[in-house]
Amino acid sequence: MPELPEVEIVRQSLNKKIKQKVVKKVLIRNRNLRSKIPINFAKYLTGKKIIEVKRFSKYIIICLSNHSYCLLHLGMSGTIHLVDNYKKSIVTNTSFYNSPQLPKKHNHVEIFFENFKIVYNDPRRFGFFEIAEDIEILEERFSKLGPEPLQNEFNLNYVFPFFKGKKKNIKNFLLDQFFVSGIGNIYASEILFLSNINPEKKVSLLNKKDCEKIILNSKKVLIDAIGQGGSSIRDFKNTDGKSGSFQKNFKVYERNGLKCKRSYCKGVIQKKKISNRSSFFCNICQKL
DNA sequence: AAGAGGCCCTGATAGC
DNA sequence: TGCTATCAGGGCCTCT
Repeated sequence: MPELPEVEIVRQSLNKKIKQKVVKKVLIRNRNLRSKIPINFAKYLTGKKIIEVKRFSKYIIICLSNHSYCLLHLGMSGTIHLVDNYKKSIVTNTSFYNSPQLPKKHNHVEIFFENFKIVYNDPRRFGFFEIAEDIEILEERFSKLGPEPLQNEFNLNYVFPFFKGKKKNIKNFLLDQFFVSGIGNIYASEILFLSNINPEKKVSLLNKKDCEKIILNSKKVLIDAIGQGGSSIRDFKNTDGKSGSFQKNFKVYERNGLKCKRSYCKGVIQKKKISNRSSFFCNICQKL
């Protein structure tokens, strides 16, 4: 589900709604997410003010008033819903994500504020919450992850030497969060199409020009997607109940069997499993 | 020791 | 209607 752009849209929605608000109560209905929600989680959050909601890669970082942090990862199917006037049990149609109605099942965590609550829903339970008690612990948590594509550190001086002597293909590297963090399965295919590079190309065979294209297109695809409110596959909606629209710009994802979108290209989009994940590419302009 | 593969989980959809 | 198989936007662990 959510890659960096979708997580960023959720972050923006969340920040607008809970910044400077105080947590009144936390209700945990199911601790068994990808990692178990810590036993003191509810107690820890209660009474704290939300300073700001930040993001790194696909992680939402809720900054708390005592200089600690609550991390949230949405996994594959995590969504956040806003319920206004919870005392009257009115569900507004302003969900951060997914359907305008609060789902009936899998509402694992509820965080209550003065006049509303946010509800974390996650059918597959691949998402998780964590507490980082100070900035050092937070930085340590992210220290092994690569830079985001949008950061200046993601440049030719980083990428080109990184690939030297490596045997993996480029698609797998784009999904490898230790190399670059925030790109997922959809945008990886899109980035490689824009770069005219076959997903199975071994990175050691990429020249500087190829690397440059991958760097620039990574930034471009993510920025464009954020600008369009993310990609609304499976009913993604933002805080105003509006859908993102970047899926209309998909050049290859889920377009297998269709004609290549480059007007001069006679190619057909292929779908192929690479390391057990679907990859989409044009058989002509992304020839291996 | 880099890299491939399996696994965590539920739900939607396709095919019989 | 109901079974089974496959697939889904992620990340971590294990095995080689």
